[in-house]
Amino acid sequence: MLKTVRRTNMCGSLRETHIGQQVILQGWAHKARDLGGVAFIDLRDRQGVVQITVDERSPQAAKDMAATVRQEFVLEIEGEVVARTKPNSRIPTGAVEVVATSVKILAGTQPLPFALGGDAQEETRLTWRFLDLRRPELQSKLIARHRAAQATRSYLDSLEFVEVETPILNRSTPEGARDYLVPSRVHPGQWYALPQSPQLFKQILMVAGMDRYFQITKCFRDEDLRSDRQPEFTQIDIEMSFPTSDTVMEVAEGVAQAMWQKVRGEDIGEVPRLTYTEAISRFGVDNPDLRFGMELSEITDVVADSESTVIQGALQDGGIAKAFAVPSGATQSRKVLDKWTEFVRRYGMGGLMWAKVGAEGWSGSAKKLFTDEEKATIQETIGAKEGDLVLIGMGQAGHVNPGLGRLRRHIGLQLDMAVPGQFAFCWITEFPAFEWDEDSKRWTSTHHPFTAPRASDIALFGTGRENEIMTDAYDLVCNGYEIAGGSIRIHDSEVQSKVFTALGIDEEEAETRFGFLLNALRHGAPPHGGIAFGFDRSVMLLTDTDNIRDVIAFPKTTKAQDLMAQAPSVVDPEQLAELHVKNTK
RNA sequence: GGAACCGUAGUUAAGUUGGUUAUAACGCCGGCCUGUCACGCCGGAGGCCGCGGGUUCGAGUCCCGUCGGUUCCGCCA
Repeated sequence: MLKTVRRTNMCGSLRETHIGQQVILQGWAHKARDLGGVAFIDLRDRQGVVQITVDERSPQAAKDMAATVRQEFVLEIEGEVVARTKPNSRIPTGAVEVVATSVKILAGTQPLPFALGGDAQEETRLTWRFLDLRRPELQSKLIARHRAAQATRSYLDSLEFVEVETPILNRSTPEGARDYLVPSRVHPGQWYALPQSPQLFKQILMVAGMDRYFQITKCFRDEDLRSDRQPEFTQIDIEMSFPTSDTVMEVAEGVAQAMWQKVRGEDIGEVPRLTYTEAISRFGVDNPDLRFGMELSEITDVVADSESTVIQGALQDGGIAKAFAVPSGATQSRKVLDKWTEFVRRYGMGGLMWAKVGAEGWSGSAKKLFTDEEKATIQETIGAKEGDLVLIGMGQAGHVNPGLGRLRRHIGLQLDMAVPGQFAFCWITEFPAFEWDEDSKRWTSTHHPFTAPRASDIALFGTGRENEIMTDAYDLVCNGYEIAGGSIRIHDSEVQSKVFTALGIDEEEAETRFGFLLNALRHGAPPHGGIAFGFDRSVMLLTDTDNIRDVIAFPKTTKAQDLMAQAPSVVDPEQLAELHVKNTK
C-alpha cells in the first residue's frame, strides 16, 4: 500500500461492509442527475462506478458544487458510505451510496466529442483515444494484456529463461517483410532498420551461451494492415539451447497455459498435432479453426472420369476436386450461396458448386453436373445427409484449398457453430522448407532462412527437389489464428550456406547481409530452437475480440496513421538536412 | 497495387422518382424539479450534407475524381 495517496477507497470496490465508513474518492463523473433538492453523481474509476448522493445531509457548498457537475468532470468526493434505500442490483456497488460532505471539482471538461457509452465511429474514437480508453471494456482488455504478460514472465522465469533486450536500431536484412528505416546522422547515406523480429540476435544469444532467452518486444513490419495486423506489434520471443522440437513446444504450451489460466482461469487442455500436409488436406489452410467440423475431402478420383465438360475443364492441368458438407445447410438461401460463391472467387476459384440434399436427391447448381453414382459417393465421402448442404470446389490446389478452407471458417462463424468462450488449440508441424515464388521465379522460405531442414533431407539441396525438403517447424494455432510459430534452427554454417544458395543468395551476398550470424555459427554454436508468440493476437483471443486495435493502447489505422498523435508527420527541413535525407515528394 | 462498404449538427442516425426553410434522439446552453440510476418537464443554440468537379432550371440525393475510416485479395521470411 502506498502511504501518501489521498483517496481511501476505489469507487468500484465499495460494498455493504463499508457502510458507516468515511471515505475519500477520486474519479470521473460517469453521469450526473440533478433532481433539484437532491443530486446523484455516478463516480467512476478503474474499478467501477458508485453512486454519490448530495441532499439535505450535505453542506450547502457541496450542493452548489454538485449542481455544476457535468459528465466526465474529475471529482474528489468526501462522504459516508450508507445503505441505499432503493438498491440497484445492476451494478456491483448497488447496495450502497456515498452521502457527500464535500464535492471538489479537480478538473472540468470541454464538451465531449462523442458519447463514451455509445457506438461512435472508429475514426472518431481513435482520434480521441484517451476518451475511448476510459471505457471499461477497453480498460479490461489492457488489464488482461498486462496479466498475460505477467503470467508469461513468471512462467518463463520459473524455467530459468532470462529476459534480454535486443536492439531496436538494427541492420536491414531485406529478406521477408519491408523494413522501417531510420537514417543515420553520423553515417551519411546509411540507415538502420527497425527489427521485423529479434531472430538473429536471439540465435546469437544462444551462441553466446545464454541457454534460455525470452523477451516481450516490439517488432516492425512495413506491410499493409489487416484486422489482426499492426505495423508495430508485440512478440513473446523465446529461444533455447539443446532442445528438441518437443521441448520448445512444451515450453510454448506452458506459456499459453499460463496466459489462459491467469486471464481466463481455464486450462488449454491437450493440444492435438497435425502435420502441415494433413492440415491442408483436411482444412485447406495451415491455421485451421478446430471449433467446428466440416472437414474437406478430396473427391478428385470420384469425378475424374466425368463426362461433364465443366468438370473436365476444372480438372485439367492437375486440378483437384474437394468437397465438404454444411450440416443442416439446405436451409441457406440462394442469396447466401451467391455470397459464398463470391467469397471463394477472391481466392482464385472459378466458382462454387453446391447442392441441397433433399428427399428426392440433390437440388442446386451441382445437380446436373454429376451422375447419381458420383453424387452417392460424394455424399458418403463427406458424410452429407438429408437437409445438409454439399459444397464442391474444383481447380488448382492453390486456389481450391484456401478458397474452401477460408469458406469453411467463414460459414462456421456465420452460422454460430463455435461455442462462445471455446478455445481449440492445435499444433501444425513439418512444414516444407521452401515455396516456389512465381513472380521472382525462385525459392522462398516458408518460415525463415534459419529454419533447420530435416537432416535426412539435406541431400536434396541442389537437386531441383528443394520443394521436398521439410523442416522441424511448428505453429501454434487457436481458433483459426496462428498465435505462435517457431522452429529448430540451423547451427551449422555449412547447412546455412546451402539454404542461402537455394534461396538464390550467393556467398558474397550472404556474408554481407548475415555475416555476423554466419560468423557466430562458425564459433561453437549449440543446437538451438525457439518460438515467438504474436502477443497481440493471443490477447485478442483472451479478450474475445477480433479487432487487434482493441488490445493495443494506441493503435494505428489501416493506413498506418495514429489519428490521435497525428503520426506520421512532416518534419523540419533542418532535421532532414542533418540526416542527409531529401524528400522526393 | 486491387475490390467492397461507409462518410449528413459535437455524437448516432433519418432524409421518398432530384423540388420550399435538411429532420430526430442524445449531448451542449438557460430555466424548473427531494430518490434518481437511460431521471423528468419547459425553452434555446448548433450544418461547407468529407472535399473538388460535372449533369440539371434545381443536387444531401445522379455521374466522375479525390481524401479519410473499415473489411478482404495481393503483401505480411
